[in-house]
Amino acid sequence: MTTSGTDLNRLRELNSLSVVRALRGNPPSTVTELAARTGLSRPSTDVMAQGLVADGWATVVEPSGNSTVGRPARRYRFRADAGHVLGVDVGGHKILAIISDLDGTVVHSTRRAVTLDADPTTRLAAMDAVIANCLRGAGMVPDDIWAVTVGVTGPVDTTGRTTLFTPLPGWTSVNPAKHLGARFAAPIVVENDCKLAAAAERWQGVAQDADDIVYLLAGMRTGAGLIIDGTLRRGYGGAAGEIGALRAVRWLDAPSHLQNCPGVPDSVDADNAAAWVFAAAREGDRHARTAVRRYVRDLAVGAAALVLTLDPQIVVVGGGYSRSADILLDPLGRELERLCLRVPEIRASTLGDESVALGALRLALDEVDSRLFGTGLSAPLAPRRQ
Amino acid sequence: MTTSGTDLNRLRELNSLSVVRALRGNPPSTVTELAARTGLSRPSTDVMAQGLVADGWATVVEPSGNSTVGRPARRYRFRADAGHVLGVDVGGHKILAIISDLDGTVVHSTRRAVTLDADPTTRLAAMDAVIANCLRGAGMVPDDIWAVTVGVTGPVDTTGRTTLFTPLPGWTSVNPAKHLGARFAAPIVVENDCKLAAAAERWQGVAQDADDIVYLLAGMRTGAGLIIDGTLRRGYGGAAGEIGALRAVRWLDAPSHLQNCPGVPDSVDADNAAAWVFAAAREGDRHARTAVRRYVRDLAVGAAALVLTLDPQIVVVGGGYSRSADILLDPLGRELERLCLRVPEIRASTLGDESVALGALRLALDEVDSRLFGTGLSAPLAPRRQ
DNA sequence: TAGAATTCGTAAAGAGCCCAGCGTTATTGC
DNA sequence: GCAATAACGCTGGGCTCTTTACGAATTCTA
Repeated sequence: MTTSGTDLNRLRELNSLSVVRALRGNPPSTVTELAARTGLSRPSTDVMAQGLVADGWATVVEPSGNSTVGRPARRYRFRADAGHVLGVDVGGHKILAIISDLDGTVVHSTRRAVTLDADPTTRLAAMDAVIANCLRGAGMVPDDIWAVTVGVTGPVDTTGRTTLFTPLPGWTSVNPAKHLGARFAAPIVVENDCKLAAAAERWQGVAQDADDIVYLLAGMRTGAGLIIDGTLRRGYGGAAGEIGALRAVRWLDAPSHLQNCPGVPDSVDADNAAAWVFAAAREGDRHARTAVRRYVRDLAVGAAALVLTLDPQIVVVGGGYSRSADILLDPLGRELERLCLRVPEIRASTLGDESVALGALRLALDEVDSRLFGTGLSAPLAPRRQ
Repeated sequence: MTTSGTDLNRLRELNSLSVVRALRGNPPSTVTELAARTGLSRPSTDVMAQGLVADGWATVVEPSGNSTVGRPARRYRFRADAGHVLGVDVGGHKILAIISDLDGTVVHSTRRAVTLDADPTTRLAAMDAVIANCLRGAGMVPDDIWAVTVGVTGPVDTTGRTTLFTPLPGWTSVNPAKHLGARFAAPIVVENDCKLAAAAERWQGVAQDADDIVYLLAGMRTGAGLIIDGTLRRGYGGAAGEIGALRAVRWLDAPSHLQNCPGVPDSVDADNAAAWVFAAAREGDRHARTAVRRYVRDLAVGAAALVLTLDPQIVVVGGGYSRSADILLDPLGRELERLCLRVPEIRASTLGDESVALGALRLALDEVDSRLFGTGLSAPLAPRRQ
């Protein structure tokens, strides 16, 4: 254990990164503003900022017209477009790729429908096509991408595969990271979709103010993702949050209460049955209300286990059914009230079906950040694996 | 958000703390050794070490006889006895206080039996007496103590009370921190006993190599403590790990399988019934084996919920029944195999009934450390609350 | 329209810290 | 007693940050 001793070079590096932090996520800033944010003196801050410009991390914005009294200040802007990251959601029914810059601003996104029963080769080919289209749409080549994260269904083990379980046929033997490794030199991370959705909710969704979050995927599949102390938790084997595997927690069959609800017209296909049931329940339909009640009861058992285990600040309900949060949240709260010691606040996701891909972006950005703030920053260049 | 800018003072402080880290937990070290550990140059390291001696954090050990070739080196030793911390376990049947130095070396410990149904006043008086005796035995006064942690049964809320639930009669209205605040000026933390036991296992017990740990209290009460990513998790409201509150998890009644096992002789009192049953089960007694099987089955349901939620590396079984781990662990493993996706390693605690008090010590030491490494170190002085 | 006020940019001086290097000192081995 | 070894202690050099001061650019005000 080498207890990192710090010399002057490192000090300068730390302060440079400090200026980067003060620059990022803010509008173009004057040296005085940066100095206030970093706590450094104005001359030092200016030296750092000029160094960042020289390295390509920042640009100078010359004073504009709208000025107050005094000499107009030069402004520095973080070059969020110095690098980009790619987030991919390989779902059962769709594949969605999003490219963003280093600020997380979306540059381009591409999606494509796939069938749930598509074989792995087809699905991988579709993924490749979506990624290629997204790159083309953003006017980029693979080497412009600094980090890639792929969201898949099922728990992801340390090798990046879903060997334990996944609803996608034949997918357990697929290694998406290895597959993409042929095209991308950047680091590639594969992660479970529920976990990514949880990360997205904390980043841009309804849980930005919380550090302890249970995310519930309520849709044709049921799952969970956990954020504890502000960090996405994978578990030792990547299987954290898989409470649905407990037979007493009937998450596997929970959606069938909605899918098989009596009274659904033949004209409504399987994908829309749940939506029809929620609508009917709103109208007061007896069967629909019973189906919703049973669904919520099953959902709540697993949710209660998660809540009792972690005692989170917030439970976020996402997934396809969260569009009907208006008739889901109250009964869910009542069930948790019955089952738990302390009931956390329950909120409905608003990110829609992009949450997994957004979470993938967030993880890719985290990867970039950890390299930046870990090893120090030279000129902006796409990092390479190993 | 002030992005901490770093100036030279802070640099020196960081390096000084770096030397402290290199000094602590090691035998008296030469400057060359410290320089290697910290990565600093030898002259700088020496300056830091002499500064620590001047402040009272370290002492010089003059060269002894057993030397190798070359000029014998002066050695610096961390003054672990510069301060002390106090850990208290206020249990149902006993109260145990331990005082240790800053290295965690136990200086003195005192214990005293109490009855489960003792009223709060009696229990608090017993606690005061045990603490007073422990201080006297260590030759100290309250102001010598730098931090106090008290372990209690039941989930501890943010005010340091067990308002939600506790098996100790009348204890929900007690505020141990406030009570001790009259005597101690140092920071006082109150924490749940299972959580403290978990911390102890990672510190000095069987889980020193793991960062993700589920601790199971298996005894006359059943409970759990969680360590995730190396940190004890309290949950937003301090109720993490309270999976036993789920009625489907029959932790409350699980021990009764053992207590009420048919065939226990009248000569065996309630406290020893379980031990008798375990012994009988080892001998092959039919009723006893059934009782153990039922107990393990109930224990496993809650354990499985925790394991599926967190996917830990290790499950540690502690509490009074862990003395019979030889016939508990295998069936528990089989049950988890049946219920879980991935079964973690299961180990039996070896810390005995001191685990809660040891965990309390660990938390108190953490408190001291966070002040030390957070605010920087001046002369060693007992910190005061606020 | 000219000067005051304000704020920014930049240079120089000052202080602190770390490191490399070198001579000195204390011990062992021959 | 002398070489070899390893630690001690001092000095100079280089780097970084801060403070201070002064010139520059713009707005405000009389």
